[in-house]
Amino acid sequence: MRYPEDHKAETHKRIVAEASRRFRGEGIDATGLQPLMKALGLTHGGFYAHFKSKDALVEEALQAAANDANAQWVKAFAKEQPLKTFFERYLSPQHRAHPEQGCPLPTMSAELGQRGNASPITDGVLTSLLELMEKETGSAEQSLAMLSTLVGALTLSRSVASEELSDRILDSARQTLLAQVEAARAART
Amino acid sequence: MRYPEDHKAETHKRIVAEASRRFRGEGIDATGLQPLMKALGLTHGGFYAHFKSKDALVEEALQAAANDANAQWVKAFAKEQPLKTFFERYLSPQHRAHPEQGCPLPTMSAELGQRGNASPITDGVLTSLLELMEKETGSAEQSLAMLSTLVGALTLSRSVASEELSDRILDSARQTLLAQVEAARAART
DNA sequence: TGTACATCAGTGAACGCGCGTTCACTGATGTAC
DNA sequence: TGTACATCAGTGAACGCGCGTTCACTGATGTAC
Repeated sequence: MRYPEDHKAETHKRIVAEASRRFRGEGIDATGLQPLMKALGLTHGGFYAHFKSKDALVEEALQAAANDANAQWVKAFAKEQPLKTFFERYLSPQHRAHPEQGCPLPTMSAELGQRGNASPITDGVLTSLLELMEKETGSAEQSLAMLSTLVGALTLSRSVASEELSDRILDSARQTLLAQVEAARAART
Repeated sequence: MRYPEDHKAETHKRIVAEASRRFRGEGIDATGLQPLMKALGLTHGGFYAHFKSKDALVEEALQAAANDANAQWVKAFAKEQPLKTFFERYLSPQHRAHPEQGCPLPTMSAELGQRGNASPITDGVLTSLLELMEKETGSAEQSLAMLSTLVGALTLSRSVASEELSDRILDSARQTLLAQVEAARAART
């Protein structure tokens, strides 16, 4: 069965996209290659024609997840109040409810750190987010701390059982971040 | 082989303690019961005389980890500048290097959230930390945002490959948190 | 124009492995008579 | 005091299962003659 010229590249992309979703939604370890391939209408044997190993897929999927998520943030930064819009989207109930479509840092970074394969890709994901923020805050260090708050808040909001507490986590982070931006702006003038 | 009266309770505690360390260090899914029991000089068959299931152990181990870690923070809060001491310990390279002895939130909460068994215990762990901080900051909402920053910063610092970036994450979080405390104190007077 | 062959994305059975869990058993000690 | 029995924490083989990975194969198409 011959396929169109870009068929294999297309399949490759489909695998990466699906993996990127599943890794974020269920976790890396919890995502099996067999179910993943089956969900795409493929058999698991073909996987190794596309990737050297599961770890290789993890790298590609993490990168894809970052690109995916960052496209959303870039849109947020195109608005009138970029930081406010960004914080609101990042800390929204929608983002909380759909880890599989969101930022890979809250979902994948802990597991990547524990696996021992802390790849430079995580650094890249973090740095690209940082650069977006730095343009607005003017401070790399402040942006870095803000990113910690964003990631921590989203992670915690997803792990508590009480919805009320979960909402409070998101709200308090948003308020504190906005106050920080405001304070920095006031200090500058 | 009869054992001293409290022998079984002792073994139970030893299993919980070891699990609490491993879950934090390697992750819940990545921790096998067989290796765990073997490390304690026991056979895996005996496990079910102590726990209904691995999930039951997870609950007990999470609670134990929280008690364990909180004891450290209470000591930090006994100092002259409680919040400063707390932030410094939480964001220290030592804490970063030893997840298995540290706060369970950065290591376990993401996985617990993904597993779908977001137990109320996470809420308890978070709340007890919150109460410690609230006494000093006077604001539950500010404390909650600070906790997000702490958890996010530690998680990210453990997942990046560059040590320099990792240090910057911890430093920026510490500085920002201290500045927040200072600003709140200034506003109050 | 028709036939033989090469290509190669995808197939699906099989590999060894470690997982969580079950269960019939062991054997040292305490108790009963 | 001595013997038979009950207790019960821990043993270790076995269960089915899904994992990541390997590999001989398929079969539709393009190319060569």
